Amino acid sequence: MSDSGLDAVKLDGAGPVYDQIRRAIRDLVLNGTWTPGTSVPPEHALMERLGASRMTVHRALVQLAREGLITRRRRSGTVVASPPASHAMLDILSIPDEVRQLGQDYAFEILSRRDGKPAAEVAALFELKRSEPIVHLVTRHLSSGQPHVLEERVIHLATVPAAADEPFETMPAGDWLLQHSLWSQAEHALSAVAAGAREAELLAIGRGEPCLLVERRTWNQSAPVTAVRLLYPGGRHRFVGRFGPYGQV
Amino acid sequence: MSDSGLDAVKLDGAGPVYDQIRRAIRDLVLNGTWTPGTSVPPEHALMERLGASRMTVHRALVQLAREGLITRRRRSGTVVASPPASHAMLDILSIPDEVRQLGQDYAFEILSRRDGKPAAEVAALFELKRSEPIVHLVTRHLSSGQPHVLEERVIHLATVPAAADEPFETMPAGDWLLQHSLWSQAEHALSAVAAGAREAELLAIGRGEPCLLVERRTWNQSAPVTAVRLLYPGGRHRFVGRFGPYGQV
DNA sequence: AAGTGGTCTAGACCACGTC
DNA sequence: ACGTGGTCTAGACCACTTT
Repeated sequence: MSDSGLDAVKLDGAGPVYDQIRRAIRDLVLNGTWTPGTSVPPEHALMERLGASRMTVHRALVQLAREGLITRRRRSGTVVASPPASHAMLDILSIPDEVRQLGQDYAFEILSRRDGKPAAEVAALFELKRSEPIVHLVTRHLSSGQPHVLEERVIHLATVPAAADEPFETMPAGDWLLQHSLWSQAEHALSAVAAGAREAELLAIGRGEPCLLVERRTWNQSAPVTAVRLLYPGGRHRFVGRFGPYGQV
Repeated sequence: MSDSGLDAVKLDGAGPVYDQIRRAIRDLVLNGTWTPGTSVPPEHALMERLGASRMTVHRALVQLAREGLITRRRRSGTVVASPPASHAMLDILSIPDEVRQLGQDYAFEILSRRDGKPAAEVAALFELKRSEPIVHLVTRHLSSGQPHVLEERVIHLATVPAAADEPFETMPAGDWLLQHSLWSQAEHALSAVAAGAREAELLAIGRGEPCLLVERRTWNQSAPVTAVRLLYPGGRHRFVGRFGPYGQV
């Protein structure tokens, strides 16, 4: 390579040039070739390399910046952005951050961990194949010593092999995954459920009390990354989002 | 006026020209001057009228199209779009549509209606001023005869005066508002609550059973339009959304 | 001072859909 | 055929930030 990854940008000839450029760079970010903090070549370099005018290159970069994949500043240039720690609408939120934003102390404890092929009830709960190796974790998050949310999670080892060697002692699995894996798509479901006996005990609430159940599954380019069920005591938690009729505000 | 509303487009001199054009047209749509279906002048007309280059006008229109406020097609031109009937992430969804999508018959009944200044408990629940005239409605939505969701709503008469004369017999208030009012911003909150005695009876569930409470407040240009509390029996309802780390998919 | 992105122009050609 | 939007160019000047 002659320079900082310029050669990695390759167009596929399909569709408008600005969109080819956008997709080429987006793919370099999503497949991990350009990690967060990596400098993106300046417009004039891309322009020469790709034989496009500056406006066309600019258009691609502006769109990527709007999508949040890159950050642009005059003089200092364009860099690959860090994935957002929280999602404006509904979490993909770091639970430590969530607790600390409420002004409370954060702590967590891993209640159980099992690696390997999932037990039948875990496979059913998360719609897994029995043969698929995973890490299965149950974590309790604490807010100033009080139970905040109960987390049950599976991590797909085929997609995130490094999870097998990670003890998850310094940070909960969700935060570790934000730093050590990529995701391109997520699905959320929200529902209200009554706390079961064990859940009630772990959350220090009464059995049958309403809880908000957040289920999230995450993929990177169609490979499953993780799936998590978060059980919040209903009386104490609300999820708030703001947007306009045509999208987020 | 000499032509189809061209004269209504006025720039304010603040910031980039493309953004002035975007805001000028956006405001004409949001304040109802240009209603859905209205033709937006073609690029060359705006270009002459505003003394900007076609690229600059184009840039403003492309952004408005991306935001969903206008629809553009070659040859036939640009028209003001109809507001989306549902929001991809979390409702602003027509409840009749929601029920019918599940393959069920839809019906609704208005359990109570009161016009005028709010009672103390209503004002408290929706954070209203006691002096503000509203319509207060309690509606039960039915799915094939079974209770589907309980809705309690206030409509701000200062913003939507026509609501005073509307009996809401042919369609529920939410759908009527989608057709007869504009909104530019909404706030949602989700939580899990236990059904109270009266709520449980109206929803045909047990008292204390978990319910998903969706609270939504809607504004148009900072004027409050409506606020609604939707109580869904928890066991039967989930809200699902899909998106990527950088926005909706 | 210099390098980066932000905006804007005046033109060109093309693609598409309606007439 | 024609009018619309979609893309693209080659250049220009400006604004900001770091050196």
